[in-house]
Amino acid sequence: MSYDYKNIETKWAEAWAAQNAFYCDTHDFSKPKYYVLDMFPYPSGQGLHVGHPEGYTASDIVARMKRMQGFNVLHPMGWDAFGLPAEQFAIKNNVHPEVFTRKNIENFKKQINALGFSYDWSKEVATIDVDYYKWTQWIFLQLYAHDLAYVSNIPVNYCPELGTVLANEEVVDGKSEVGGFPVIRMPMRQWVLKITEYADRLAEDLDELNWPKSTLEMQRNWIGRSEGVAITFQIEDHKESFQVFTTRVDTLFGCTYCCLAPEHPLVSTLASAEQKEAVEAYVKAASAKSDLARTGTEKEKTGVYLGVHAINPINGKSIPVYVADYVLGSYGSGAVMAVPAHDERDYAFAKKHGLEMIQVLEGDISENAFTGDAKHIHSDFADGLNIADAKLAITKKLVEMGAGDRVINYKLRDWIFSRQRYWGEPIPMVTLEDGTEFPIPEDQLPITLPEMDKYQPSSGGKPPLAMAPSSWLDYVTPDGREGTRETNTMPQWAGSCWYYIRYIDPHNPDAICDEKLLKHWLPVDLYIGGAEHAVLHLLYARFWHKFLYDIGVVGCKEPFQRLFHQGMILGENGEKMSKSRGNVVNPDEIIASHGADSLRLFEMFAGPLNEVKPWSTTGLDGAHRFIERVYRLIDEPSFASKISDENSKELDYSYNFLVKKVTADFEDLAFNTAIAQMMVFINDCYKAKSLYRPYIEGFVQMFSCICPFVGQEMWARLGHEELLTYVAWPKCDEAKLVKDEVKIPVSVNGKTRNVLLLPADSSEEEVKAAALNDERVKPFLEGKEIKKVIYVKGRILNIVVA
RNA sequence: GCGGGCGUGGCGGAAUGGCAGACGCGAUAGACUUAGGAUCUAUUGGGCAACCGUGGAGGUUCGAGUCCUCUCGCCCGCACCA
Repeated sequence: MSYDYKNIETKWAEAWAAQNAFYCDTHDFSKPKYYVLDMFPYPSGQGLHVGHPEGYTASDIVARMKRMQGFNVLHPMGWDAFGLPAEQFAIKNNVHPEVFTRKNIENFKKQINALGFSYDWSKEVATIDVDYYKWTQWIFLQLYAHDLAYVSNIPVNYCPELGTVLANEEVVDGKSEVGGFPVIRMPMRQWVLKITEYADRLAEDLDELNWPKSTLEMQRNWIGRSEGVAITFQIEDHKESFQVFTTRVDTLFGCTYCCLAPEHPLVSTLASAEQKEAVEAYVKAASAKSDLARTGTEKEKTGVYLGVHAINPINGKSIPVYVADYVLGSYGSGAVMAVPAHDERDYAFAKKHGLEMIQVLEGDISENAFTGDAKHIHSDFADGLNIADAKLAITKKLVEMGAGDRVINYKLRDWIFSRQRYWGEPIPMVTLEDGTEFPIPEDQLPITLPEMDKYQPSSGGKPPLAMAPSSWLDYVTPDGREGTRETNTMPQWAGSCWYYIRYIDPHNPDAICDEKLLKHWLPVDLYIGGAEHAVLHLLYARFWHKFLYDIGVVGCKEPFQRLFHQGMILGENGEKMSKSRGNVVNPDEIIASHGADSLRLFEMFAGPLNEVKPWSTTGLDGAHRFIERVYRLIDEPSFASKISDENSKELDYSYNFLVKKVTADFEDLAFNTAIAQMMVFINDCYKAKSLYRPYIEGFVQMFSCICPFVGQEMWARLGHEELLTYVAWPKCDEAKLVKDEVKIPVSVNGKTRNVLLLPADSSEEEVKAAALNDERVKPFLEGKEIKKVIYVKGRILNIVVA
């Protein structure tokens, strides 16, 4: 019998399902808990791609190890099931999006089970389940009750093609992240969540997390905390004043003009009679431009003089005020003080408009603005100071004068939370006849989606639900007031903001999760998923978690203690997998041709988990070969007969080193090196005269974390009836790692000349003597003066000669 | 431009400051075979050698792929955030 992966995989998949092998009793607190979570997938019509099993295999290996190590392991899977593709499919084919989505979920689940992941399916959740989104709506009501959800008529990113509004995070280069359609700015009525209220904590608490550095940085950049000074500029001969924000208050003496953003509320008020026409034309043109057309460092710096001057509070200098679209209305106060000598943008603008420049730091400004640190000049009391000291001095002065104060600004904007879509959670709000908002009482949740004939939004941004039957739209409050239900739905991010909470207690009808369970199981110990969620999902989820912490629902400040991103798997040609490139690998085909275990092994062995790595057909063959090589050890009589209960000395070191290495590497998610060591052990087994049964069993056990089907099969063939799930993890016998003899490389001036095999307990003197008398070392010492001998115990001996 | 990451054989990749290239892929030779795209054995960074080799140039150190400075190249984010 050779390695019959098809039968083996079918057999054990059935056995696991029949025995409910991976059930986690979350109420059992007798063992330490371990919560290992995958980012749940959007169940697309395409099914799994080879990228999915990469992260899932990694988390599965850890889950399997932790169970064997005596942890109560929660390892759930679910579905991020609201989403645009299902809605678009529904529009096209005129079927309910849920029908399409449920079918995809079924397919995904089948594929996932074929890969042997040890999920506890009793914890399965889908964001489209009524029992689930009831609680998504509940959280929204709590946010509303705590003044963190509000309606705004702000200009939003509207995508005509998709017929919906998008969050800033969903717009990339002026196009929709999904589909790549153009996005325009227009004011619309939207629900917005006050994520900015949490900006400081979202930034600060990043320090406590075991997350990839790059992701921490991306979140910090996105939040964009920046400390500076807000300064008030009085308009000359006018009652109005405006505020600017600067991080370079030290350059205030070099300010020669100010700029307001076109959106700034004072622009039309301040414009002089002569300039009014030109200013209004400019503002109109600017607002018609998309963000993409306006922003970009290389864009020409245009602007128009308002016809008024302002007073620089630090020196009383009269300076012109401009409107310019290089100033963003959405950041700071929408106005800046311009210091052309020391800011590149101001420099470009001043050159173009022939404006005055005052240099206030020593440096060359003949070609470009000088932005480095130097001594201040032309700055009165700040002369001679560097940037940091000048900032302190000038800020102090401004505060004394009442003309400025320290402030902290964030790039983070509030989260536009409504979508003009059908296939999302209805927002549990009502607009009463008098125009006021009315939150639907909790006991009336869930607000389910109505059945509809059509799912597309109407032109002009009216959501599909606006066309719902009046039986759905009309609402009467418990005290008899009439109103209309909110017809916007929530964005897809809503459901994924808290699914890790629901997994713990997924069928609880009374709360989002039992309180005691929540406190026990959170935070998630290990979270694995793609780096594409570094900002969006992970920031929103942290925001909701912090809110739930504030209202006493969860007991910890952060949801995901340790985060890891699996790297992308490229096509065999090193390019991103895509249909158009024709390099897409389908996991179903690999399972059919090589088996799920081979696919898992290959993906884990291909390289470090976090790196981008190309697919390799020969590498997959290699993985398959290794499994066969392992399998033969148990399956082929000539090898199997070598397995005995008598200790086989030959493998003592190899095995115990393996246990140590695999245990540590699995913990570090360094699966490629763990597998390399397994290969070394198997090579040693092939060389060994006899195989000590406990070593073979220990190996099979560790191997089964990576290749669970064939691992369990071998376990059974070794005479065990039980599943491997809770068999105690192998232990490393440190005593067996101590060698009688050690290899000591001897180098002369850093170049290795020989390697000596010496008793492990050799003293420094003995090692030195052996080295100095060594025939292969001697020639390099002849006629030279030995200046120094460095001995690092058990590692190396270096002789320094002149 | 700013931030983060990475440059090691023909390829994927190993190396707590201590024998660079573990392990695998590929390749070469041989064995067993009717056969071999199965399996096993051996070899496999370059060079005849001394030696030379971790993108390049310096530096620290007894000793550097690893630490420091500069530089080149690639990948990923952000990008007029004042």
